[in-house]
Amino acid sequence: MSRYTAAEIEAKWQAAWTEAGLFTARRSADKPKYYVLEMFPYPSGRIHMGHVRNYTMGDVIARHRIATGHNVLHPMGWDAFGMPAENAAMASGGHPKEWTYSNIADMRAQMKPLGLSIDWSREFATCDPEYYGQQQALFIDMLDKGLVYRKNAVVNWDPVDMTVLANEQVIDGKGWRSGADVERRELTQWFFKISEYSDELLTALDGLDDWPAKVKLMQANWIGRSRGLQFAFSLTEQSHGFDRLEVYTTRPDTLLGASFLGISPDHPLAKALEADNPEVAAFCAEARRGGTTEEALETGEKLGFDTGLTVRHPFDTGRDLPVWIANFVLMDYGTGAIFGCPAHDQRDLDFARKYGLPVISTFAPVKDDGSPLPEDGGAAFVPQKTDPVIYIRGFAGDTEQTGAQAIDAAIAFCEQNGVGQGVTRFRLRDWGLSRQRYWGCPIPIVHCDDCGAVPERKENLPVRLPDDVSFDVPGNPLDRHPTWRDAACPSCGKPARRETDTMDTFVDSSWYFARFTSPGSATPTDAEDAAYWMNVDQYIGGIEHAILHLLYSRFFARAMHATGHLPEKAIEPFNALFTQGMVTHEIYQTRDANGRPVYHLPESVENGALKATGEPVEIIPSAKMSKSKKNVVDPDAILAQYGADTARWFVLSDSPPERDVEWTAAGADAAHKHLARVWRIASEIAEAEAGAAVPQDDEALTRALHRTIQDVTLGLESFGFNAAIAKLYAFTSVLAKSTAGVAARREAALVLAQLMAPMTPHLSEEVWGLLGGDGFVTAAAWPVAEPRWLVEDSV
RNA sequence: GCCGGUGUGGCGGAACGGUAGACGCAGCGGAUUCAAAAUCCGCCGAUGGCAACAUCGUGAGAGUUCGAUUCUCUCCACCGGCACCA
Repeated sequence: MSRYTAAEIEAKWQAAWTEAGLFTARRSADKPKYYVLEMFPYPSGRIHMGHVRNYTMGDVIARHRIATGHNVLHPMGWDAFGMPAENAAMASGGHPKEWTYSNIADMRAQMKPLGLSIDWSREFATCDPEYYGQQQALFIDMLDKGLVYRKNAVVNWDPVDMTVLANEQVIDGKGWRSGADVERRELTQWFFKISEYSDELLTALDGLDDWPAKVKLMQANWIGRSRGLQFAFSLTEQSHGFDRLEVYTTRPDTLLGASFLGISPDHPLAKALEADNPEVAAFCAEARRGGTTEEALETGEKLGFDTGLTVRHPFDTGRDLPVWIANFVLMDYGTGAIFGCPAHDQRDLDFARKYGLPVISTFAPVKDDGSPLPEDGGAAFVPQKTDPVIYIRGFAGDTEQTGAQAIDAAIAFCEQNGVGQGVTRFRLRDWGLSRQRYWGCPIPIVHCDDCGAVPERKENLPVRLPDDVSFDVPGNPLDRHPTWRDAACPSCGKPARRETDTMDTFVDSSWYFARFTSPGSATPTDAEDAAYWMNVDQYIGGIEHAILHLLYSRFFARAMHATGHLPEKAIEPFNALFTQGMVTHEIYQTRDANGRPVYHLPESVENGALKATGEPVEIIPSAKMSKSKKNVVDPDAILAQYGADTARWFVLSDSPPERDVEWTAAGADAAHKHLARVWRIASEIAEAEAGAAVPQDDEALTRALHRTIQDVTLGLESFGFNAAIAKLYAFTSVLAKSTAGVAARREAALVLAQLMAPMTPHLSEEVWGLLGGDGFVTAAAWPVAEPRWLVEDSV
């Protein structure tokens, strides 16, 4: 009896599958189609165990669907534009294109030995001109449909390097290279009008039955529909042509508690004041310091400047409210102006205390007859919309009502009295797609002095990136290129200038799933292919994409339908979504002479000490694998040591797929031992003499077998991979100990190979062949549990 | 700061309103072996007890329920996202 040698088996079966064309997807009327997609990787250069886990899960689904008679599409590509390629070029002088394509080649070579059921004939990278040219065509179609426009937006500006920084490049409010204080600066940028679909993107979440509830909730909160009151405060004295300030509030029930007005430093009135008042200008400059992230704005120190202007309260006519410029008021949301109600909003209360503004309560808690005013240093009283409260200063009498009722009453009262109107607003902002970088899809626009911003003619697409660029100075090389900007105006033919901004890489990943249905098509999609293959039946990826990538893709699917590139059924492109956890590993650390941590790779550590020197290491609990902490295992090394089946089996077996899994050498050893055991059991059965005179108990084995078919099938269909594998462990033990006849054990081992095949396809093919199974196990029909064997005969 | 999630033996986890700890790892004991590797069998939450068994036990605290790991609330810790990382 030979031993289980993964390396030989795996190479053999991978070649056999490829030769048989088992995974090449073609349209077919014979079988139901099934489209499985894992979020495509960024070509960083090496695959990591997280990729292995992600693609293994997709592969299990794909192979199970093949076995249940589906026509499966399971493609792979590369999300290939982005900053790391430019950073590499800056650091080591190469070219982003060469860096990227070389990484793709390396990663493809690492992925193929995993034995994934991928249709490699559909592979593409988003930096292929054939892909981004179609993306430019899509952009132009969306522009025609009014889904693209230009407006000003703020970016992180590094005043020393004179360049725009990504949020990632702003460390503690300073530029990552220059160390200079970052400023917020306005630029004219292109936007997708995703807000046009706010309501629909929100409402349609209800129909996504096979999406995780948490993802739908996060998206709903992100879109953030709110009902509120928009109205104007009149300025007591006109200033710079302003006689009123428009305000939006979601809590009009607290209007009688208003004690000040806050406007954004980017509000037109603030800008007008800034122009002729150096003090205001100094304040606004201070307020514009720091990065643009919501986190930086929310957690930064609240700063205010009293403009000296006042407004009249629309109802409480005895009071005028001061107008402050406040750095926490966002120009992007609402009207860029708010009224502050310190008694019932913590942020407003902090601000009021800092600047000595009045605190005016409008209601008291029902169950508390003490003072409704916050005590010195106490928190603001912020009732939930569902809490019953009594308003002592309200619009609907002083009876007990919930906040929600009071808000409705306040809007109605204000509308009746001609003060503003109830409006529905969304938190969702339009999607700014302009990036001042080289390694992205060029925005296909030409700027003409006479005609303005004109889209390039489609016959001139793709607008290709030039190869001759340098990265020796900060900023966008396209801006500095001697000739690339020169273009003829597509409208009037006069000399004009190309747009040098490129697209956000999120654009690239917002429609790749549609492109996979016809990757060679001369239009973004092919109507027949899109109609046949869409939607993605199962999408799998990290929870970190729960909001942006998935929301943008849902928007793009709608935009592609509006521009005739996708059928209506595809406006929700992902029927089912699964978000998987990370692969983690312990961190091994020693200290250098200065007490600074030094990290060590897992393979250099044995029994809690360095292999080389015997020095003991400090073990830090498991964390996401990262190169800087050196807590990484290289899939290449794992595959060389154990083979793909062991790696696949282990990443699925040890944790539920939605949770993090810790990679441990012991766990991988155990997985490998188990596969060797299955091999051994199958070999013994294959060599056993039929009809040997042993006591036979076929029924118990058959009963266990059908129970296992049932449990494993249900497990695979519900992402219960770890539980399904536990059942397979248990059944393997039953089979090993079984006293059933050879025929029954052979049958059971064949079915075991089938049940394991989605996880360990190579081993299963080998066992299948050994026991005389017909054809490929990969192509064999999935076993079905017979109900009569599932009935428990004892309780 | 805001939004979302997670927390069960020494470890990964199972059960998800009804015997907590399936399955795996580690550990312990045994078989096989000249010996070892490999393999096979058994034990394995804590405390007390020779044992039968008893008590406690699912991050902390409260609540709903005949019954809570599971549902609700508050808190703590950690993780993901916060619109230019991908």
